[in-house]
Amino acid sequence: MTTVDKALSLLDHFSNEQTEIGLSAFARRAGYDKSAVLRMLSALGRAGFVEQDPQSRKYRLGGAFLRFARLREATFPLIDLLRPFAMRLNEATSETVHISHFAGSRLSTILVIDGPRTTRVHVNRGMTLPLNATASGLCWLAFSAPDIREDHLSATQAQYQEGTLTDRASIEAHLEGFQATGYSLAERSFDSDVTSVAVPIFGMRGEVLACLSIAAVASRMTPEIIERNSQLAVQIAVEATFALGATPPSTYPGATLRSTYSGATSRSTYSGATPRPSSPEGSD
Amino acid sequence: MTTVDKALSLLDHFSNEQTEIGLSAFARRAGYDKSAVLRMLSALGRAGFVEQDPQSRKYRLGGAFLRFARLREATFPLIDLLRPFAMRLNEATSETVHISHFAGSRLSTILVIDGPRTTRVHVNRGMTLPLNATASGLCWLAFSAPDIREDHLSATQAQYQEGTLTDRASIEAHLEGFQATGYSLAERSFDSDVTSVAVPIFGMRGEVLACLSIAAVASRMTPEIIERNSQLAVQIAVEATFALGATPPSTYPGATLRSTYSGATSRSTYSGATPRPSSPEGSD
DNA sequence: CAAATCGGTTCAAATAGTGAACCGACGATG
DNA sequence: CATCGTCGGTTCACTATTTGAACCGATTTG
Repeated sequence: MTTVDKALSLLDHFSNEQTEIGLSAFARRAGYDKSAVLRMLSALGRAGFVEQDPQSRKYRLGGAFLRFARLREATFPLIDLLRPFAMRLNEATSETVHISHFAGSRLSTILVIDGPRTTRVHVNRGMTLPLNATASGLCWLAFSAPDIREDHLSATQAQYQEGTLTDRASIEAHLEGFQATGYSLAERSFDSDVTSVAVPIFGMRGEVLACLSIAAVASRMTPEIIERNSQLAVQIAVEATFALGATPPSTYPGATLRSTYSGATSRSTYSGATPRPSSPEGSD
Repeated sequence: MTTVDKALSLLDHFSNEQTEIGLSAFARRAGYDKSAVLRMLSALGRAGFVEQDPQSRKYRLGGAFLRFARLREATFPLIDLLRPFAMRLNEATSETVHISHFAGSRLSTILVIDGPRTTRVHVNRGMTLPLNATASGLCWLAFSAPDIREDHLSATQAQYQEGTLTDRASIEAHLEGFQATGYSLAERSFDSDVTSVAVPIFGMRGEVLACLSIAAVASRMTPEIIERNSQLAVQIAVEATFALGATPPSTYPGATLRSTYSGATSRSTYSGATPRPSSPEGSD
């Protein structure tokens, strides 16, 4: 593990619950020496990745992320590309739909489209999702490569509700079922009133780029509606995968849905696909 | 300069024009050894800050920024807080208004509100602004602490238009004028058809947190209109500074405008002041 | 098909990171 | 009001990590 790894791992200690952390607390939580943490935080601060509250001297995430996030979306407009698909699923199901994305060893929600109904599930954008307790997390596990899945299955799993899957054996059993049907299901396992379904959107390497999920009030999700909604979701996710220039793995149950698709040749790279018109930038 | 500094500085080589960079090109541009760059990029990749195009093997910004940017806005909702002020200025002037923010040694646009007129200036969100050629950049220089200003004045300044300020002496002369009036002015200095005015929004340390700027078609900006618009901008920027729980430095010309303000005691920290439940900004 | 360039690897030498001890400041607690 | 614990931050001998020239096989170029 390089020093850079350690420095960047510090950022993972920030969350919606822990938005500010002091030096000593950081050193304790991360398990590094205080002086080392200070040096790394200073470096992160110089780059704008953290900043200090002038009063409390605690550290928080810095403003540089605003710039880089925008640059990232300009480079690879994942949210923009996927939004119309999420909207279609939202309209077809009348339920809250969200898309989550795995990066930096966290699965987090990047787009939420609320349902039109008076009772609807509220999903926080930016929230980190537990892999074992949400449909999105289980979807990501089910359709990721075995070695990646292994890394995350070996970690301990938190229990949120009675029905939350926590032991490895039963998680794996469910994952196999999801692989067979093409979608994952989490009934009252993270929130006691919510039942979710999630489907994978694949990237060009065959990896799960994002998960498209329906989060519904549990009482509405009868087996028939779950079946109908998940079929819609699979269909839309496959189209989204193609829209990204990728193809679902042949093992994916929905893979045949649009195997006749002939657009977007495999040669097109991301960069070639969307070179922005430009505007003079002070680049070095 | 620590290894972490070097690793993070690699990210600065990405821009709207350079969205993907190969290993060797990186090493050349950054001036580090190839093996060192590879190790640093690998670490950045592990954290999700860069990723590789599977075909070309080139590197681009990673998906982790989506998560962190959202967390940052949840921690410190700068954009959400400043948006209403930008909108007021937009309505009062009928011109394109934008807000820029300095982080990680770049000034970049974080919010744009287009004017209602048929001819209006288009500002790219996320764009990095040259300090010497834009009203925002000059505003930031003028109202930042002398040592910070010094760091950026000593760098070479690019010329964009005939009237762009490039030599240090004339930049400093203009800055003094801006300090006296409370706003900066850039007439046809970055774009030949654009005249901009910018005012500083201060943070709790007295630093320039953001610049509020009006970008107008140059031919519309008569001296009278410039004067009127900049007074509006100063007024609104001072209110925004107070809204952030800060006070403008006593040296700032607009500082007296709301010195009677009695809300938001100086003890309130950012975190305590506005824990938003709401939706920060992604990429709309 | 030779020359150049690409991404990536290796390993001895050099440099940068580490962490125990320490500092002054602050806030509780007796 | 003295004591204790903790805070953010500094120091420096020790040591582990980073460095970079040389090298590799695979592509690309002339």
